[in-house]
Order: sequence, then C-alpha cells, then structure tokens
Amino acid sequence: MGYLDFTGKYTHSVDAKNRVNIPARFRKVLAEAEICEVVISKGIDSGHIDVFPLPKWLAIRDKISASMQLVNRTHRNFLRQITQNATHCVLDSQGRIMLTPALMELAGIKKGANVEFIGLLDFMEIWDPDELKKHEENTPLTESDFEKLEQLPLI
Amino acid sequence: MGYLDFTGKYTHSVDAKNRVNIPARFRKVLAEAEICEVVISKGIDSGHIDVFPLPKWLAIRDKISASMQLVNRTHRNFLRQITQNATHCVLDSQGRIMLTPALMELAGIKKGANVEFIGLLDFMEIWDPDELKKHEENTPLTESDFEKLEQLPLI
DNA sequence: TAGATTTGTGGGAGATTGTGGGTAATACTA
DNA sequence: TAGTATTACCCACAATCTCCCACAAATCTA
Repeated sequence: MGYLDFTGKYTHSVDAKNRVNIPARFRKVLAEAEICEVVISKGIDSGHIDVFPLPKWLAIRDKISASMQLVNRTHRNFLRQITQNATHCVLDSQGRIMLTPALMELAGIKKGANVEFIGLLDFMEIWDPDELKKHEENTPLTESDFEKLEQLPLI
Repeated sequence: MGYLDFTGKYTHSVDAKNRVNIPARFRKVLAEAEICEVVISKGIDSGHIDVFPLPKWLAIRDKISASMQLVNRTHRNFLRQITQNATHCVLDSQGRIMLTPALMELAGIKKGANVEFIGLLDFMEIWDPDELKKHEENTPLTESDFEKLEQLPLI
C-alpha cells in the first residue's frame, strides 16, 4: 500500500442522488493498485469526509480493534464515533461513490453543490469549499506547531 | 473472523412480533462469512442490545471462562449480567431476528418503534434512538479522552 | 486544428429491501 | 387432555436503491 500517492486538489459536484465522481487522477492511482472499494468516514476535523482506500481502512481497523478494550467506556464511545459514520463504497461503473446523508450533514455538504477533493498521500478528503476555507483561515500552522513537528523525523 | 467489518448506522423498526430486520449491509457481511446465527445480549452501556455473530460470541465466551475467577464477586456479577439475557437467534428467511421482551425492556426498546443499528467492526449494537442520543450527549469524548487515545498506536 | 478519447453528469428500469400479515406447528397452562 | 398462547415459516408488495446506459464537455493526440 506504500505506493498509493494521492496529491492535488480537485473540484467536483455532488448530484441529486448524493453521488460524487472521484477525480480521474485519483481513480488512476486506485486502479493501478487494483482497488475498487473505499471506506468513507467522518473526518477528525469537522467539515469534511475522509476517503480511505480499502487496504488503508483495513489497516486502521486492525490497529483500532487490536488496542480497544470494550469494557472501557471511552474506548467504546470512540469506536462508535469512528464506525457509525464509516461506510464501504464500491466505485460504480463511472467511478463514482455515493455519500451518506449523515456524512453530508456532518461535513456541511449539500446535494448538488461543489466539493473539494484533497489528496493526502494514501487517502483523500472531501471538503465543503466554505468549510475548507474557514478551516484554513482559522487554523494556520504556527511557529510552535512547527517546533513540535520538528521532534518527528519528518522531512 | 478478522474479516467481519460492520460499519455505519441504520434505522429499522421492531414489528408487532418483536422482529427486527438486520440491515442489508450487515446481512451481506454475515453471509460472506457464512454466518446465520447471532447471540444478542445486554449491552454494557444501558439502552442498547449487543448483537454478536456466533464466532465472535464463542470467542468472548472462551475468553471469559478462561479468565473469570468465580471466587471474585465482581467477576460473578459480570458473568451473570452477560449470560442471563444472552439469547441465540437464527436469522429468518427475511434476515430478521426476534428480540426477547426482557432485552427490549432493559434497552428501552418498544414494540413497533424505531431502533438504530450501529456497526462496531466485528459486532453490532441495537439502540433505542432516544437512549442513543442521551448517551451521546451525556458522554461526549473530551480533550483528555483524546490525549489518552493518542497514547494508543491508533491511526 | 480536427478528430478521438476520456471525463463529468444525468436519468430510467429492474432488482433488492423493509415490513406486514396469515397459517401451521409447537409449547405452555390450567 | 383441551384450550390458549407463542413461535416458525411462508407469501406479498410498495418504496428504495443499484446498476446500466446515454450524452455533453473537456482533454488529449496526431
């Protein structure tokens, strides 16, 4: 799965049936990895939907279920929050996926409106354009953020 | 059993005979794993019923009986809570299961009313909608919860 | 620049799903 | 044992969803 490489930002529209076309560039990446199924779920930041290629989702799922203890209430609540909005989607013959009303509501995405696809290397995000702008304005990376990031072996 | 992957939230109704349809998505997951029997039992949080696919239930049962110490009163109480309301259910030809009056009473689920199915990876929960809302409002994930979760190797 | 191919979007028909109810078999009760 | 209640197993049907086809706009290629 290390070869997935989603990059860039693309504008698409959600149709009357809650379908969105995955950008062709991203579809090619999926096709090369022979992936035709993704899992969409609530993004951690509000205002967007995460789109995980199936192998990435399975990796996340395995990590979660390995470390969850279901007698722990916090764990249970966390698990519910992750899973209840997660949905498996198989790309249709046009390369589209169907969003759920619940996720659209959570992300502020409206039927017939535009959305922004962002590639994040091995997964994607779908944003409502206004929410994305707002998010970028409200949470710029500060100097101290960079100092914290410096502690990770990043670039 | 690692391949079970119940995700999403679906609204269904309990009919006059205490039957609920298992959401089609979940039925497909069960069918692919060739499972047609589940065990329903009292959920740990109040207001819901747990639905374990048979293999998951057997795994839970084995874990419990291996580690329970019956001289320990907490263990005995926990065991009783799990077992006394646990019921084996075989899906009918429409993919429905029948809830027991006792479990419905415990979960606040009423005949003819709606329920919410939540997928939690390898099992499901059935909630009374009001109880679920109440639970979510009363026990939101806090910043300190996330800090604790951050220490787990999750995502 | 012109043709060919790919891409984005829309809509319609058939299959699936959720739900209700009826009947026969079984279990329970007095 | 007879009557009653409960359960299991069908069938039915409307609403919904999924899949497939179609076409226009955009992009690529020669």
